[in-house]
Amino acid sequence: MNTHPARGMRDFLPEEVRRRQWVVGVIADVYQQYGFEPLETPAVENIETLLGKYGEEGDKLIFKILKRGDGGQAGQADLALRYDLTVPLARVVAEYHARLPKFFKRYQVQPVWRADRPQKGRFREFYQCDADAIGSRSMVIEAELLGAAGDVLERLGFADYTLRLNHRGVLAGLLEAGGVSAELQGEALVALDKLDKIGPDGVEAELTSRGVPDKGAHLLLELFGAVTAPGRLATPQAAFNEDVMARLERLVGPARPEAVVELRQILTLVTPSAAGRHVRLDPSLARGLSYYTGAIFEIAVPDLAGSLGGGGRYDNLIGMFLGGDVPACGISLGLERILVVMGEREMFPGGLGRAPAEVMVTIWNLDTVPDALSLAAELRSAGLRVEVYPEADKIGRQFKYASSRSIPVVAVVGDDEAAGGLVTIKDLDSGEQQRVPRAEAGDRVRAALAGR
RNA sequence: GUGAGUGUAGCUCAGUGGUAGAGCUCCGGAUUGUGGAUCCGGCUGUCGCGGGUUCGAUCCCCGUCACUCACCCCA
Repeated sequence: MNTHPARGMRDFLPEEVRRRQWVVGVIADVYQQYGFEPLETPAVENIETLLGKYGEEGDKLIFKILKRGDGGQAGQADLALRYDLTVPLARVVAEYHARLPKFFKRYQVQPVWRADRPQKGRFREFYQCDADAIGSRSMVIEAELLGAAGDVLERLGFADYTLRLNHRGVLAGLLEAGGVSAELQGEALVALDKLDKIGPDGVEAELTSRGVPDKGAHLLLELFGAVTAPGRLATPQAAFNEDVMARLERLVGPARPEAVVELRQILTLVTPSAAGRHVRLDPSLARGLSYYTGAIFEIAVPDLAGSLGGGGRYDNLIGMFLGGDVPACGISLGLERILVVMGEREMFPGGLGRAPAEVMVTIWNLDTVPDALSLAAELRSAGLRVEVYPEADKIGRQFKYASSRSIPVVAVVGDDEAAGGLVTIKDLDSGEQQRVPRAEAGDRVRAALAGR
């Protein structure tokens, strides 16, 4: 019998659960500091809710749930596991818009599922940590979302992250300037997105193979080459952004004034936050999901090919459920991506490896089991985390177990102690032990713990 | 969906066309009221699965499955 979890799925043993909970706690705390409220939605959605929202690639990766009976055998599905947290949010907003505040700001930390092939930092079940704001077209939203993401990363201990920033309107303007026809723009974006990975020559080859005319490909690379020239990493962030901004205003400003203005606003508004030092304009950032309409962002660290998170503005998505245009913008942090990098860099604080209990009560013999349990209850009342050794093994074995579990203190009530109303408290680190009246046991344990 | 690499004890991994190995873990003892360190002893395997070649396959060949990595795309 194969006991591995299903492909791309994972079990989390206690140590790992503690790490995950710690990171999730930091994220939720920061989101709340920015005024986001919690939301949860079902793992399963009606399949038509999801289809057609993510683009062709996305649709293929949706985990479908087959119908019961003959329909299922024919491969029909009417339900699917959610692919992200953004589309379910759009559904929720459409369903409850009358009850929700004018500016609905929600955060959501739940698993999503993708029928992808697993890889480093990529799983078929993974947690997204999203924050989204519905109802405002102001770039205050973008700046606050970038600010929150920056705060999260700072608090987790990242110093070398980049918040890549671009705008779908700017991309469209660039493509028009490059003479790329409307039907080829999607192809061109996929190629341009690889600029930092395969370089200008690679992109040119890719553009050509995707049918973009040589002339257009050349022009595009000229535009992009200017903003991705060697040495750009050494340029101070603000100066770099100013340089890119100036080029965009000249090249794209006339055709797409709003997009360029929005980018400049975001840069200005994000300046006071920690994120301000990490935002970098990147005209080659495209992002694959089809629902983005305005600003787009992606969080990058040098030691991971994929991103730690991403997001952007999607002013048309909610309208697909509700009709009309409801402005919306959000960001998503990938929990396991963050954990993979933090694990490799050993960034977790020491306190996470804590023992399952502060004190272990031994069992002297079968007759004293009730007494051991009462002692445990007394210690718990004193506010301690207490484990009771479950069997009347040799006392040495019980000590060995406590030691192997890193439990720092052991309490023993043997025949001698019971006769005098005493408890032996032993500090396993120092090896010191002391017999004390039972009423003082809790204080004695605390004293031992305090010495650590 | 495409490509590559790896599958041997609970874990990490050696190994050879001729009866299966080490370290760690685990269990017992030295120690019948005291753990870590040390010493002594002990358990553990369909060599991923199926087929082929061979007198004989864990080893060579084919297939298959699983895992890992890369591509695509993404968090």
